[in-house]
Amino acid sequence: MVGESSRIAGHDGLRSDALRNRQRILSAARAVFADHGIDAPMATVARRAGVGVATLYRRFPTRDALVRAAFAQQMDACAQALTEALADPDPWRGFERLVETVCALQREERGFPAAFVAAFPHSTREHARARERAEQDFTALVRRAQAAGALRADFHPSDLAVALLSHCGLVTALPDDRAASRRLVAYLLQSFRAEAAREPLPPPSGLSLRSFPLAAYGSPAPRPSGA
Amino acid sequence: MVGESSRIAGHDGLRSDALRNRQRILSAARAVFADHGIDAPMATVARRAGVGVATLYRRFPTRDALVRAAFAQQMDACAQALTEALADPDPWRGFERLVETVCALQREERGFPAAFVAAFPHSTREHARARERAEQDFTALVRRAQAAGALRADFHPSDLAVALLSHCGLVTALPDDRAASRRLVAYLLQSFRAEAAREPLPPPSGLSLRSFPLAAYGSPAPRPSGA
DNA sequence: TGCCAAGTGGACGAGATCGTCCACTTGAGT
DNA sequence: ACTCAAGTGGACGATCTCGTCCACTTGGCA
Repeated sequence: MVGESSRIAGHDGLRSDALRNRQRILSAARAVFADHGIDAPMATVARRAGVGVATLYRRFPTRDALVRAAFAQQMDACAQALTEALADPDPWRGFERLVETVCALQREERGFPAAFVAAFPHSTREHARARERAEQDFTALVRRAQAAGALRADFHPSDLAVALLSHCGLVTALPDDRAASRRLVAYLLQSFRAEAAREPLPPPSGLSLRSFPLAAYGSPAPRPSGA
Repeated sequence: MVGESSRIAGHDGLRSDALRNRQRILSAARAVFADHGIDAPMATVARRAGVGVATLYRRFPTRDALVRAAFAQQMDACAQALTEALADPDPWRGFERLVETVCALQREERGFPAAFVAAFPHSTREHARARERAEQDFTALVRRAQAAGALRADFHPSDLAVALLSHCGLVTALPDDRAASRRLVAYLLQSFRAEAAREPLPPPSGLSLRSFPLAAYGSPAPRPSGA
């Protein structure tokens, strides 16, 4: 009852100065992760944010929590891209745009690819549900594009994971080479078209999209602690 | 004059017991790098090889030297694949086999992809020459396949780097998923075929193959120290 | 067999990173 | 203005990794 007013005002139950620090930390984390990789010392992030390490650890108890929060925006954008893809009246264009949008996100935010491939073992219950929904939606997108005769019939939903992970690897190895990234996306999309199916493919990967961070789909920004 | 006989017998000027240890270290390194990544502590490699750290450091003064030596076989196999590709009477089959062979190497030896993408800043003069030759040979392979009408005309030699790096990223993220790797290779190769060229591609990457570890091409196995 | 250069292993000091603890400061409600 | 729970910073001990040093062992030639 006491102090509830401030609780709903901010982002969480945080005091205004704490909330400000939280933002500075996230911004610093993105910068540091981009420059020195996702394994950069926590103290570096704290220094860059102009806060003490204690503040950093209080807000984000583990590195995973920090990484997740730092790139929550990008994750959400991926999720939104999927929604928009399904909404597109042209099945192929929807499919194509999904791949292009997610790859563009990976290409433009330097630290994001590492966060994208990182396995998040301690995912929330909400994340599990979100993943399932993402998987279903993507499968629907695939079926629709195949029914329209645009996407090759032997395309398997797990091929999305193959495409996104390989693209992730490319932009991780060459963070500055946008041309390479665009080139790969173009090759992959052309080979996904129905007309490109001249030869049979080897069997698809058993990889479930569920194990995938496309994940954050529709989920709220993760809580600072506990998550 | 003295002791020269033993010098030519072994691998380097090493005593027989030292040579044996060298092999055990390399074997241990491959195992450890496969299990714990290429950044695993040097002491772990030493323990697994059953030698002291001093022995490890004496033989391989830097981590780079160890990594390089541990995967020299794979590097050489890549180089040999290029030679064989050029020797193949069927230009397309030569091209296809090169990509498939290199990707298979990345897929089968778990630590190799990390070594493959790792930049080797202190490369030898021989390596520089070897790279140049690899670049020329590969360009020749591309031109030949294009002249035969099998490889699409807008394929750029740097696209090989794009393909290999993205595949590297995929197998790094999913070391156990051979199906995914094969699937990507199949998609890429199909999209490289001349018949797949229905839409123009974005401009190629400026990436030179020279900056690439395909590199080891024709070079002798790197010396334990000095290199 | 004896010699000794080559080889060996493990202890060790330096340096980095982690995550906690605690005395101090501050925002915001009254 | 006063109060105090919420928030803060940086010191600190624990842990890890690195690469060197040195006293001891051993392979191979004479």
